Order: sequence, then structure tokens, then C-alpha cells
Amino acid sequence: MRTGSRPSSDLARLLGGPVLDAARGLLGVHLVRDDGVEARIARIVEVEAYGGPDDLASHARFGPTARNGSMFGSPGKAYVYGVYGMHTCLNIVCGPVGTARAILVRAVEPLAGVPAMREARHAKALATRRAERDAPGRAATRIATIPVMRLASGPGNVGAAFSIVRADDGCDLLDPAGMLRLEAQPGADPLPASASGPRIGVGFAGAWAERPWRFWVADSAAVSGRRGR
DNA sequence: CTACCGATCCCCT
DNA sequence: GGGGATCGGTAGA
Repeated sequence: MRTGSRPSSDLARLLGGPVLDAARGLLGVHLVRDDGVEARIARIVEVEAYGGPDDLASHARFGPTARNGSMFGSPGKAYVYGVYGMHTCLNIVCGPVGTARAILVRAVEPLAGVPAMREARHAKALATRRAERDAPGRAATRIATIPVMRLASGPGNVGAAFSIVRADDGCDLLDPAGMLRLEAQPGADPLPASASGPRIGVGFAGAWAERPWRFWVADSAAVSGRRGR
């Protein structure tokens, strides 16, 4: 056993296994955006598991389409989608290949690069037409006062704080040299205490919406919504 | 605190 | 043409 970061092969094994185990196991893993300016690093504290075509809440429920193609790829790849016209969300594809299982990253706790995260959220806010109508500096003031633990709370905010764009769709999150990547933490660290509950925003999926496929770190202030249940 | 509502656009059933 | 794996502002209790 080596010290320091768990070998990425461990992460690959995790993502290749059952999707619920993978979702639970991703809690505590680090998400990194390292574009050579100021590295952004955060700890994953809330995720949701999505099954393949059988799961009526999953984007895979209609089979492969132009949007969800990367879901049908190999574990460890990113599945990035846009929703509501303005938000971009990050998923981690799980195995086996072709099963179209994925894990949505719903919240992370910033560990490094907080100024870069604020800058990214500001840039994203300014890209909307609403910003043009607002008083000058309104977005800047709002974002400057967001508590650190709220900067990347909620899937849309994770996307904004980490500058996730559709171009990231399909990238290899297990590549140690990738600009957007996952980094497992030392295996000696125990998995954080977690809780689970129904997935958010999938009421259209009937009974599938009730399955407790959302997982979060029990005591994290970065968890979105009403802190669990 | 809860509840509603508009934003904004890609992809689809 | 409709709707969405969301967010933040506003109104009211």
C-alpha cells in the first residue's frame, strides 16, 4: 500500500462496480479543476445515483440520444448536460460500459481556489441577460457574500464554480493530468458518515423518484436543499 | 421560514 | 412546440 492519494485504479474499480456503492464511495473524493491559473479543489459531499434505461428518472430512459451519449461510455468519464437553459451539471459515468449508469455531483466543499470559484460564478452570472438588466455590480456583490460552503452547493452551482461546460462532456475524470479530474483520498481515511434519501427534482419518475438514491455527508454544511431530510 | 415564479435554450417523448 | 436531474428573488405567513 502506498501513502498519499489512493491509486486511480482504486477509483476505477469503485466506478466499475454497483452504482449505489460507487455513489456512496464518491463521498469524500476530491474534484479538481486545474487549468494552470489557480487550482480549484473541493470535497464531494452530495451525489445522486442514476441507473440505465430502466430508471425512469435517468436521462438514459429513452436510450442513447445526442445529449446522453457519454452515459453509455466507460466508467470515469464525465457526462455533462445543460438544463433550464442556463445551468450545467456534472455526472461521473459508472460501469459496466453500456449500462448508462451515472452519478450526479450535487454539492462539494471548497478546499482550495475559492477566489477562482467566485470568479467563475461571477463570470457565469454575467453571461445571462438578467445581469444586463440588473444594477451594475449587483451580481458581483451577491457572489462576493456567498458563504464558502454555499459556493458549490447544488448541481448548477458545482457546474458554475468549476467552470463546467459542454466541452467537458466525455472527458476522462480519472486522468491524473486532466484539467478536470477526480482524486481519491488516502485509503486509511474512513469513509465519512453519510445519509441517504430520495433524489431531488425527479417527481415525474413515479416510484423511481422514491428510491433513496441520493447520498450526502451527514454533517456537511455544503449539502444542498434542506440539509438532508 | 415556505411558496411561487421567471429565466433561457437545448433536445426530445 | 413543450419541458426540464436548477437557481435566486420576491411575497407572504
